[in-house]
Amino acid sequence: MTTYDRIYAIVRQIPPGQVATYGQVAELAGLIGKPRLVGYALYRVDMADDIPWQRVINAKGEVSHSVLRNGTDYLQRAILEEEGIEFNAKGRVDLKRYRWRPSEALIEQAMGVMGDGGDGEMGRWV
DNA sequence: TGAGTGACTGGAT
DNA sequence: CATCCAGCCACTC
Repeated sequence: MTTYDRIYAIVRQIPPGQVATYGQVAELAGLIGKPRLVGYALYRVDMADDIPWQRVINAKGEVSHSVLRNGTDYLQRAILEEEGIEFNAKGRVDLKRYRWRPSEALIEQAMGVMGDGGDGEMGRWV
């Protein structure tokens, strides 16, 4: 079980029509404070894999652009719109409306990975 | 093997 | 709001 495996496992659980932020995925993968790793992991993922990489966007609610992505950033927005997610005039999505709400079971599992006793702070994403 | 780099974030300004 | 900055760590020469 590698760091990337955990990241991919989380991303695969994001349902269609919803999005998660890099930081959110990082937390659930037991990588609090290391969202950059999520971005790096997604950069390496292949289009052919069954990983919904398009559902991961940055904390500002916009798709992160980079020349390294060779145009897949625009494709990402197109796919999300296909799933019913709306972008405003500034190219952002309303996170309050589309942000993925992980199940409690998943959160507890993440807590376990972190070796935490569980502080019951469930309200963070609600 | 060590320095550079990046699909990022949160807090300060 | 928008910017700037330091922290983070796997990966690549």
